[in-house]
Amino acid sequence: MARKTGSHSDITGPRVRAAALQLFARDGFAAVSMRQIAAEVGVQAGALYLYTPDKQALLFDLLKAHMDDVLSHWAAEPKGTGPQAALEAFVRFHIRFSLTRAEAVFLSYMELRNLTPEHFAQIEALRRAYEDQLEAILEDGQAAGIFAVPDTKLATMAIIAMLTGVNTWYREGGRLSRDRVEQIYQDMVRRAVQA
Amino acid sequence: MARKTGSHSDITGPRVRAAALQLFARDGFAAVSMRQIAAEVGVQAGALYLYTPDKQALLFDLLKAHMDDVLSHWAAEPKGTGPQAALEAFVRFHIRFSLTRAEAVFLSYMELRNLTPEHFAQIEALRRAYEDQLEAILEDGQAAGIFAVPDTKLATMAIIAMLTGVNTWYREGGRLSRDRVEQIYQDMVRRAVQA
DNA sequence: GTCTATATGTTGATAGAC
DNA sequence: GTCTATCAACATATAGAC
Repeated sequence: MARKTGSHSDITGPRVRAAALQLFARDGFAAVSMRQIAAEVGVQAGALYLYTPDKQALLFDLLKAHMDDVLSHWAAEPKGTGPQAALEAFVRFHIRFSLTRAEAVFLSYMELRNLTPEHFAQIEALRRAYEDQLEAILEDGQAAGIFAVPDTKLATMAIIAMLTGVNTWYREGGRLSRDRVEQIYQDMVRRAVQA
Repeated sequence: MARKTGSHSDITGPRVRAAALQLFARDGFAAVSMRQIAAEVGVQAGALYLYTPDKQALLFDLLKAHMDDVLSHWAAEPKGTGPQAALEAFVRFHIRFSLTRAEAVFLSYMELRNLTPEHFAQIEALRRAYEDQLEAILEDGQAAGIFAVPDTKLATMAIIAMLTGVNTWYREGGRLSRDRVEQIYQDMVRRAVQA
């Protein structure tokens, strides 16, 4: 428990990850050097290896942390009653969460190919678990006769792609408020799936 | 006009671009070396510089050619009569074209950040021109009272993101035929925008 | 048109001093 | 916990032979 005098390990570790996230998201994993990350943190390149075994593990940690983050926040999100309310909650949650974690979201679908097969499989499983959350809502609504979708898996992919797309163009202080954007997407999604 | 004996310039150039497209799409621009491209073509690394001034120009050429390709094919696509038919044509075209050019499509939104600002501006303008094609259809339908979208620009981005998303999961010979996928997406898009 | 050889710089990662 | 110094491998791009 005792904190060693002069030690920064409890603070430098998170700073390394924060710098890596920012740089990987901006320039791409392969284009960022360990020296760049170190410079951003304010240490020498060699010191980074106190916090990560290698560059690949650094990427994996970021993606893993993000997926855990998404899943735990969605689990804690209030979902109202019934499939209609749950779908609305999902749309709102996905847009809001994606916009507040823009870098991590971007990284999570841009850098999957730079993961080792083992790491990729882990991230992919978490991603599927998240998709399953939406698909379950669509299936419930379908069973209740509220929704009418020809294929719930396909509708799931379509909706998530549509929502995540917001990240590519939305800018704070732009023409539309985040709340208005959520509202409009909610409307489009509802109309696309309702019976 | 005369073709020099022993010359391969008219065939090696396209092969260089084809190899670059494939490798860039698979591993990412920054992760692919000129040596890898050369090996794929069957020449030495130095020989590549007979066909491109540098690696960056090679990327730009691929993205530029793809955008020109999209725009000219869409221009030649039969669109039927009225906004409803035009929207259906767009959905079908975008999915079919994206699936048959999967590597180029993938590259076109993954590697924008590796373009110089000047090259980026050119590609961005072409991309916007394509988006404007869909937006014009939505505006026509809106004016005719056939569609009811709160914001045509936003609906444009939503639809394109949704359609392009097909590329991330569709596999030839999978559960659904390409034709069936086009049909389902057409249905979802129609319901999302119709009055 | 393609090769070999090379200049020049950068990379990820490690060893050992402090 | 961080630094300096370093290694071996790899990068892009060019020069000049054939």
